[in-house]
Amino acid sequence: MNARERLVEAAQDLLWERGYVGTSPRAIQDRAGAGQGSMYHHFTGKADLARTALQRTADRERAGAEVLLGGGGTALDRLTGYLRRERQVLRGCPVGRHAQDPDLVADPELRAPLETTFTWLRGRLAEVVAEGQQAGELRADVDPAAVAAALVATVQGGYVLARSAGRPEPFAEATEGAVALLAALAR
Amino acid sequence: MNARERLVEAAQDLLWERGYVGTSPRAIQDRAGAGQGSMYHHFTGKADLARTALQRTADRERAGAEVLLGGGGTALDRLTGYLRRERQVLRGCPVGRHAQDPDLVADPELRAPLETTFTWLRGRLAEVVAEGQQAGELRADVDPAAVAAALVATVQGGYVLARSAGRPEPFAEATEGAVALLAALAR
DNA sequence: GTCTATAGATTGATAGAC
DNA sequence: GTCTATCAATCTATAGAC
Repeated sequence: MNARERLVEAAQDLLWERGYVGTSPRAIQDRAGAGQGSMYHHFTGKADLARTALQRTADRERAGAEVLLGGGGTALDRLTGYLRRERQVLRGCPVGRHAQDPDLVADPELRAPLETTFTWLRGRLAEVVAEGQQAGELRADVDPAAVAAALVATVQGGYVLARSAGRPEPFAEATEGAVALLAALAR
Repeated sequence: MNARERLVEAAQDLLWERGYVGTSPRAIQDRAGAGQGSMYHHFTGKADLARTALQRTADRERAGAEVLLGGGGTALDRLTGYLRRERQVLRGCPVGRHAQDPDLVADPELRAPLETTFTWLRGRLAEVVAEGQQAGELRADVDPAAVAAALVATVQGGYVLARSAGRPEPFAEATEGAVALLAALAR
């Protein structure tokens, strides 16, 4: 693998683990086995490399979610599948974790992967909720977009609860609560 | 106000805005109008001051939530009130925002205010859900603790969605979705 | 209790050889 | 394309005067 590629992957790992402020160019170079000159040859600086890495992480997450949401099963099955999907809970969400970083959200180019990912995800889940309503699986008197936003937020907030507790259980408790609430929409 | 107090309040502000890694002792001193010597006289270092500030922020949030949850109204009213409570959405949650900081969660003393706050909050909301079930307002066939975790997570995740979007609306959409799901438990 | 001076390490970036 | 050397600024903390 070439140096550029190693730099992007090292940046993806470190951004997930340490965030944008917590990740130094030096640390990325060390993990990638590349020198200063190499990094500044391929990228204009830290922000440029971070943007590339973040975009790639966002694309990966989106593709992974689409496999679930566009797969087989009833709408309720797919929504439940999204909530119960296996995740590395204590590592946090590789996309959503950056929402708290003031420098990252202040830069439109760095925030773009976050905005795109969650706008798409909310819209995609809303489609599935609407499908469920049309199929008569779910009550039709709720706003699909609002329910979708609540489900995405439950997952993102689940990471917050688990990391705050230092253990993964609160994440599962939150998503199971969402599954139960969703089931009430089906009765 | 004395220097110690000014340092704690300056640290509370900066930790909320910039997080732990993003806040330097120097920046706290500047905002507090205190010198290096003053800060290191009252606190052993950055972590000690941050712990004090974070604990105070957590106590304030808990007291604010208890006013709502222990107030009047039906259980459903109080749960809805928690979800719809006015918040400074784009600033993020002053407690939950720290869950993504690897240095903070790695230090048990710094993580303690987060763990305590959310453990209490989940438990307190679970009590209200259980009250609602006993009063016949809410269906009794769901786990109160799971529903409570889902509601807290919706709020925490709502911050993530709003900050990722650069606008507050996704927060309100998520909490309204949770309100709608909760209403389905009442029918 | 508060100040200034100082310290060693790290940050993010540039220069220039090869 | 990659390396080493260097840079000014900042980080967190300590020392010691007052």
